This record gives sequence, C-alpha cells and structure tokens, in this order.
Amino acid sequence: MFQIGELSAKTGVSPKTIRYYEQIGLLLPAKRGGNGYRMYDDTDAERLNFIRRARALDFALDEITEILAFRDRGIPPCKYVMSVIHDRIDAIQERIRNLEQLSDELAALYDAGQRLPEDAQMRTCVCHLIQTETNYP
Amino acid sequence: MFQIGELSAKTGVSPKTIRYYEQIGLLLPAKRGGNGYRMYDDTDAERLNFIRRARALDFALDEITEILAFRDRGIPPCKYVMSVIHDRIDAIQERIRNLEQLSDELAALYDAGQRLPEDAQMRTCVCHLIQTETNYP
DNA sequence: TCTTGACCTTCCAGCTACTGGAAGCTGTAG
DNA sequence: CTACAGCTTCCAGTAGCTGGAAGGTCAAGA
Repeated sequence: MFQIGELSAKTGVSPKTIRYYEQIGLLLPAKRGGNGYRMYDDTDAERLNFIRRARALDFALDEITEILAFRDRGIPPCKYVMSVIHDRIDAIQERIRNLEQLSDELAALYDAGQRLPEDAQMRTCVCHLIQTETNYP
Repeated sequence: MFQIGELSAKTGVSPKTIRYYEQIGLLLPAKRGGNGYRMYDDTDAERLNFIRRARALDFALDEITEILAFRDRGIPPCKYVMSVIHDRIDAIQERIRNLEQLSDELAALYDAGQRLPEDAQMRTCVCHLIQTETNYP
C-alpha cells in the first residue's frame, strides 16, 4: 500500500489529476489510511495505467469510463472498443487533413510576408493577407 | 444596418458566438436599435470576417485581440503577426506528428482486433491490447 | 384583434480535462 | 522545536463556446 505521490510516480499521472479522476468517478474512491491519506495498491496502479494509456490514445474520459465499466463487469467490450477505435481513427485522420491545410495556408501567408521588403512589411501588413477573402471550410 | 441574425448569416458566426465575442471584448459593444436589438453595419461584418478567418487559421482569441488592437491603432503588426504565424506553424506541425503517431498506434490496435476470429474477439478483448505496456510519450 | 412563430434580449450553467492556489493537517529529519 | 515535504479539501479558472430558461418585439395571417 502506498500514497498518492507514489501512485503518481508509478503512473506518471499527477496527484491532482488522480484526485480529479476519483471525483468524477473514473477511479473508485480510494481506501484511506488512519491519517486520512489515500492508500493505493498495484491494482489501482494497473487501472490508472490503463487509463493513462487509453488517454495517450486520445480516448475521451467518458469512453474510458464505459470501457472500464465493461471491464469491471468482466464483459470484454471488444465490439465497443473496436467501434470507438474506428471512430477515433477517422476523427484523427480528418483532424490531420484540416491541420495540413491550415499549415499550408499559414505557410503561404508567412512566405508572402517574408517576400516583402522590410519597409513594405511595415506598410502592407500581413493582416491584409488575412483579410483577403478565401474559403476556409 | 442589420440585426445579429443577418450578421451571422453574412459571416457564418453564430449569434451566440457574436454576443460572446462582444462580451469578452473581441468585438466592440454594438450599437442598439430603439428596441434594444444589436445593430451592425458592413464594417462590423468585415471585422467579424477578419476574426473568423483568423480563427480558421487557428489563431487564439487573445492573439486576434492583440492583432486587432494594433489594427485599430493603425499600426501594421507585421512582425508580431509573422512571429505568431511562425509559432503556429511549428505548433501545428508538431500536433500533426503526434496525431499521425497516435493514428498509427490506433490502427495497429484495430488491425490486431480485426485479425482475431469472432469468438476470440469475445475472449481476448482489445482492452488487453491497450493493457500491454508500451511507451506513449 | 388575436395569435402564432421567428426573432431578439439577458443571465446562468455546463462542456473537457485538468490546473492553481489557499488553508490546514501529518510525518519525518535535523 | 522547527522546517519542510506531502497530504487533505474546496474554490475558482482555463478556451471557446453552447444550451436553455424566461421574457420582449415584430410581422404575417385568421
């Protein structure tokens, strides 16, 4: 049994965040020592590591909550997890496409600004470039 | 002069958001008609379009506020905008790299789940795959 | 004239996933 | 005895909106 700081060290999740997870019900209320301190064991560390890895995979906390609920009841949530993974991949791909377009547009803007001579930069102003009407989705 | 709904239609920014922008000082307080309704003109539409395009370029609202403050004072904020653009491009590139890694990891997870036969899926559970220790940054 | 419905107003609350800070208790080392 | 790290709770804030309640305004139609 160890305290929240050690759990934090084992999992790389801050104590603040651990308490927050408990507060929102993602973690079950921790056992308390005689001094009122939260006490954890390896099971807790494993559960929190699961959460951390799922978070690193960009799962939302409520998705993780649902997955853990399945897991707690001993039901393998394969289909559910698979569909969540699928949705997430799609969402990430779209986000990447948007960001790439965005990056291109910003780079074009930046290049346009760079190509101006110093004094013209002061007059022409990149704001002007932003002001030109373009269709952003 | 037109109402908030028309400004919304002209710019593609929702009335809610327009009021919010006014509330946080991104838009100056609108003139009011005799009925208390906000009244706008083309200048307002242009300013809001500027904001919308800057937002589409992923500028933060406080960055836009600063840029507009320069613009309002007639000072072309070229250097400032250029540095903001530069920072933003960097940030976007890094975000894209992270998302691509994430996408790859999820795809691997998904493929692993797909390769299981139907009944094994029910037993082996993709959760197990998430549980395997890997180093996510 | 009355009613309907689409506008508009304000204010309050909530979303995600935390994070910061205050005020105070506990435990250990010097 | 005192310092200091670590723990507790609670309150509030972050970004950028969005939803909803409760109510005022206005034009068109029966």
